[in-house]
Amino acid sequence: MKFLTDFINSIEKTPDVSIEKLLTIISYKEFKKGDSIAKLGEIPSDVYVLKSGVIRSFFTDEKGKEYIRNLFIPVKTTGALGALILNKPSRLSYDCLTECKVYSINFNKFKKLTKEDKAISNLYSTILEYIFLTLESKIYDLSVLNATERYLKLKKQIPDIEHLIPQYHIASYLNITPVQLSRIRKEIYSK
Amino acid sequence: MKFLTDFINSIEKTPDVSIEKLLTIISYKEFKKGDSIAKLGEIPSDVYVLKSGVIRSFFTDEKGKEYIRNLFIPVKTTGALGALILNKPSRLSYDCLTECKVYSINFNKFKKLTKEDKAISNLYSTILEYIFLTLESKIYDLSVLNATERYLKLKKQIPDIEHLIPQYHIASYLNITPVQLSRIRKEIYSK
DNA sequence: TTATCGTATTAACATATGTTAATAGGTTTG
DNA sequence: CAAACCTATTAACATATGTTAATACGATAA
Repeated sequence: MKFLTDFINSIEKTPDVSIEKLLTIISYKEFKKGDSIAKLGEIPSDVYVLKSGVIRSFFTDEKGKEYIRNLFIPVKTTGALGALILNKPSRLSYDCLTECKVYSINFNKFKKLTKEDKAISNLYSTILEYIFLTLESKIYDLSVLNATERYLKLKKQIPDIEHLIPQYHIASYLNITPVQLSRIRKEIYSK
Repeated sequence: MKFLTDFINSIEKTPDVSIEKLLTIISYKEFKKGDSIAKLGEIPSDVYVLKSGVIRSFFTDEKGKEYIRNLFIPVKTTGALGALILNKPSRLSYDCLTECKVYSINFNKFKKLTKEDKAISNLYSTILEYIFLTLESKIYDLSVLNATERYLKLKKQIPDIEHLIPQYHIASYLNITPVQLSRIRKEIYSK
């Protein structure tokens, strides 16, 4: 499993013996477009390493309106971490916007390994640090940037985003309506 | 140091021997209103446990406008964690809105302990998990709630917030102008 | 006490974005 | 091919919030 070993070591240099332990609880899976990897209201069991494809996470409000909170592209860890930590039903759904190839990890088994193995505990801390930095940046974007700036930033991060998913999903990720995204695109590309 | 021991154990039950190690790198400090515990553009060295007082973290944009990102009340960990993780100049400032009593922890020494001591590594993971949940909730608030709802939520979390800090700070935390907060308050309290 | 200063409110106007609905393209399906 | 469907665009209008400036209020200092 060179792919996984490399991914783990890119996060935090980890002894082979610890990686061996991790590999025993990791399995490969494929999902189709539209498949869900974690559902609203259900207690999730797994976290994932995304090898290929695009996954979105989203809230749903009382009216059924969806708010995409995050877009995941390879190589990233993904899954309903908040619900896994709390062992409660997830407030977010996660589903595949394209066909996805993932490695699936049982979170409880993983947490058990963190309690037993110092290197794995350190690995987990480092992953949480990365996630912290990502969320902090997301809060900055939502607080300080306007919708046009958020759109340009997304385009910079994922240049072919327009080909990967429909615009109404992009709009939701930017926390605006498709109508407003259309206006912004018109404004930008008319120049 | 019963206060600290209790605080640590409330996060994650930790062996006394590990707590002993932690206590060797922790020191008590007091700050005056307006003092800074981490400055924009400077590489920070410490994280803190807030024992009393109110601390705010904030961005500053090119025009010098401040965006309060978080308000910390006891008992919470605080400090420029993003900058500490990256060992880079902080994009956020942290300062005391009131007199503050804190415990100060050198982050590098703390990180060194996490590499050596499994229990401390687990403690760090658990702290990061809590922070993750807090930030995820903050993103939800910024995405899904309108300003009135964010205000009511803040009032619920910190009922005496109006007495602790001026309204223009509250407005900044809510990501609106003082003018808009005034409108919202008028609307709410006229009912 | 009066003057000063920081803060909050209010009004008037500007702007970004939301809502709804109509329309136009493109793709899929019968 | 035509029908049906999904998506994006556009227009018209509504709303939340920003900006600026004037005013009022409250605390502190002279």
